Amino acid sequence: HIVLFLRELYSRFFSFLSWVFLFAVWVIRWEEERYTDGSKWRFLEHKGPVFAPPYEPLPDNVRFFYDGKNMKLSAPAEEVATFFAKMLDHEYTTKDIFRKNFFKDWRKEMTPEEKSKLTDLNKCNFSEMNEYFKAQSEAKKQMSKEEKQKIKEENERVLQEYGYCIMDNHKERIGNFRIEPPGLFRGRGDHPKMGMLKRRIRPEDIIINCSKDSKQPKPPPGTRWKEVRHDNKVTWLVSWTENIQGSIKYIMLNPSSRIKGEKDWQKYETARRLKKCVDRIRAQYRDDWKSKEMRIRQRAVALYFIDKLALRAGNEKEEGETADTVGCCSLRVEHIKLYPKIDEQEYVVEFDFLGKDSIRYYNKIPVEKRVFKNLQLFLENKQPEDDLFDRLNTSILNKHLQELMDGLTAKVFRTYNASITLQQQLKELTCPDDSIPAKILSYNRANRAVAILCNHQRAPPKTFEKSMQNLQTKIDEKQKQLSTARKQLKTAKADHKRKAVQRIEEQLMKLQVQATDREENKQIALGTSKLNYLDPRISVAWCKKWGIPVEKIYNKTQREKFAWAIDMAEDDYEF
DNA sequence: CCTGCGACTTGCATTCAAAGAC
DNA sequence: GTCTTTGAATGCAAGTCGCAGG
Repeated sequence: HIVLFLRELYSRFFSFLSWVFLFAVWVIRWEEERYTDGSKWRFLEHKGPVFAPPYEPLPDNVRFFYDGKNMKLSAPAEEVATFFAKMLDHEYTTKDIFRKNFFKDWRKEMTPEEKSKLTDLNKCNFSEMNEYFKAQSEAKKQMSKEEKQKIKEENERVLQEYGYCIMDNHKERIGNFRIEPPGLFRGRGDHPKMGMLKRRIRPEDIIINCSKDSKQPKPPPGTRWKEVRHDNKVTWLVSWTENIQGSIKYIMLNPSSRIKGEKDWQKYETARRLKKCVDRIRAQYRDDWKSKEMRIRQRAVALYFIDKLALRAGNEKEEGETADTVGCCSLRVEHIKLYPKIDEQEYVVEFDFLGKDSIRYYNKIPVEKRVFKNLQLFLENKQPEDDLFDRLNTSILNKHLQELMDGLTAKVFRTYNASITLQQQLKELTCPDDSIPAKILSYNRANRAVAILCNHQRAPPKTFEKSMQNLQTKIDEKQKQLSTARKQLKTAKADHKRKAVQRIEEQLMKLQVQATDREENKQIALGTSKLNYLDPRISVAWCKKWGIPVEKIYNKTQREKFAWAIDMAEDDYEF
């Protein structure tokens, strides 16, 4: 007995120790390691990027025709031609700007002879190339299991070698360790640069960032890096300058990494601080609607929109460099319409503009009389293309916000309003007696409310109608099944019959819930809000409170990204 | 102030792979 | 097993915001 007792004591002691240890690890991982000098790490080691595979010239039997005549292209010209040929089925290639930009850049890659011969894109026939690539992708699909397995293994090997780095004491997953391959730029919306050639990135374009005491990544044989630097004030491992906009691209860590997780946590903590003082800020901007200064009134009305409608800040953009899209501060007169009275409502503002990614924002909302009067004032003597808020920009607004609360910027309102909406909707929609699938439907509905607030849209999936139909047939079948099962139960009141009925009822309910969920989600994208705006601790707490496994709302990747929240949040967490 | 740049987050679409239907 | 469908992973464009330098 004594031996058993000691054993028990030992095991308790060790389980206690391991608990202490785990807790310490948790604290170290999420609480410690705030460098006070702005540095992001002390040690960083990685293998550098993976480059795009080199161009493989087309076989001779794949021909290109100009003006009906077969023509063998030089390798550089041929490569660019294949980019276009691959996109032939896409609507892009019919657009004037796309064709014009492509042709201009293509000609730069041609030999002098090619340049003098190929003067009209309309006379170019890429169809054999196009068919060749279609056949190739078809062949890829038809590959044997073994061949597919081999490719998979090779990918896994590359991932193991290049996909991880050491940052401080952790091995971390890298987000995007492959360099973007060359191709034709496809902007979103009406982009003036669509069709331009995105050039191939070489080692000589690459800046490596790592710590001095690390093993430096080696450039491919016979090449060298543009630069190797040791800047621990930034988080990126690799950077290069892209040729379309001249902007810098980075290789950074995966969202599951310490450095991203901490930043994410910080973001939600800032939003929670806003929660504490949002009433004061709202009172202030309402007061500012009456200011004698125009710039203050504009600032106050803009902030009201950002708060109420979750609009983005709206930085100025260089004209002609990008698609014409706007956010709050860059709204123009042409983007709003004022209705003193419409459909029984007073002081209605109609918004209609293209926002980020050229997604349309359309909304008609009644506003306070004072806001309405201010808007009328802002519109006076202006042309449609003039700025609505001519005395305001994001930098002015953010400076003001900074004075109202440390760390406050326009986007914090989006985070705050998204998260608080989720929390409040979950409270409102979750019925304690509901089954798990019904509760998850409620969760999705709460998530959907946020997505609608943030205007997160998607193109309805091409197969949407069909997949809805399929689901409906399943439901019909299940209903038939249920009625037969019920009949059988009536004739023979056996226990297993009763159970069968119950089981089928459950299945039917599950299907119906699924159908509702899918229908409501037709044009709404939940992913962005889930990943970027909703404090994951709200969701984790909700799961704990109602006994819902976290896996039901977060998949593996999401659980990795939100590991910090899954660790932290208890069932009583309040945003 | 204004402008441009740099770093980092956000966002939709496409591609890929696993699950489910046949 | 094979074909379809679906959800996850990836891709990369497009925002936000702070800061340096004139």
